[in-house]
Amino acid sequence: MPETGHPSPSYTISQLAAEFDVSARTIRFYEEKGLLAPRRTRGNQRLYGRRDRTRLRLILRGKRFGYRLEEIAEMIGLDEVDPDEAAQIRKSLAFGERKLGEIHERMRELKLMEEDLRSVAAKLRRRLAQLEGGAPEDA
Amino acid sequence: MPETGHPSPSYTISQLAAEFDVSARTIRFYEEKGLLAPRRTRGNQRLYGRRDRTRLRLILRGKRFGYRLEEIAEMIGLDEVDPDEAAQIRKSLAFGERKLGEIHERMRELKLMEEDLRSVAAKLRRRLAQLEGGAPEDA
DNA sequence: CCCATAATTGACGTTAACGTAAACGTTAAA
DNA sequence: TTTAACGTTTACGTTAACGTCAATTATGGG
Repeated sequence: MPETGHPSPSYTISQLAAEFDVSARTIRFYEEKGLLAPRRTRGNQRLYGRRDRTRLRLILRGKRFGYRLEEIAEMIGLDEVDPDEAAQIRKSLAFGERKLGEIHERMRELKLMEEDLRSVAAKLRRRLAQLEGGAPEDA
Repeated sequence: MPETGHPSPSYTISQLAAEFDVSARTIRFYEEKGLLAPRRTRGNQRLYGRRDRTRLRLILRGKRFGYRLEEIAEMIGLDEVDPDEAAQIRKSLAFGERKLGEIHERMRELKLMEEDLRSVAAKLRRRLAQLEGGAPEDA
């Protein structure tokens, strides 16, 4: 069995909290909801490894797209699946397909939002030019 | 003064609700929060026009990206701005720039999520092939 | 060993975004 | 004109996602 040589870095809760700019409470809350499962020190303090950190990143990323924690849990495959059950795997694959569809839809929508913002900005700039040109403040 | 010829279509609350698959309560709620301002019939019932409908679409789009209603209000420029105040317009423009930045960041993240989903799916498919090939059920 | 930080659990509080129910007015079709 | 379906306001309820104590324990440097 090959040794990796990398003992997997570990983080305290406040280190992770600082890195991702969330509160420690938030991170504990995600654990309550079954989204994280860090190891503990003998003193019972949470110890987060590389996987936990990655997972937290995914959670926060999902949140930024308006997914609820419950959905996020599904997306990272935490409902997991007796590995014996091929049917379950097929179900997960179907789920993934749907999510991919949603993602593409989101991409389209982002482009629309971008256009919207640009046109609003253009309108504002015209208004601004008008104000500055037409009525030059009191300079 | 030119007539458009298009009298602007109008919708009842339940028509909009059905079209966008939200409840009427939700639409009224958006109005409470100052995000919509439909006209009324003489009977005091809400009557939504083209603009209202567009705005609702924008609101729901924003929501799908995890923006709160308050932020959405800003984004569609509802904090508006004494049209006399060039400074306010500049502020709005700066706000728009930030939002555009966020949108680009979101696009990057969407691509990352897509990759994540694809790699999870690939893993599942390998597992599935293994299950089906290695232990062919009981067929 | 001591003390300042940092962490833990538990409990209750808060906020956004609606849901739900009641009591009543409006509309449109028969 | 009646009446079923639709809409209105008011008010209270609910849920997700944390915030905020408080009381207790762990950790690490001097």
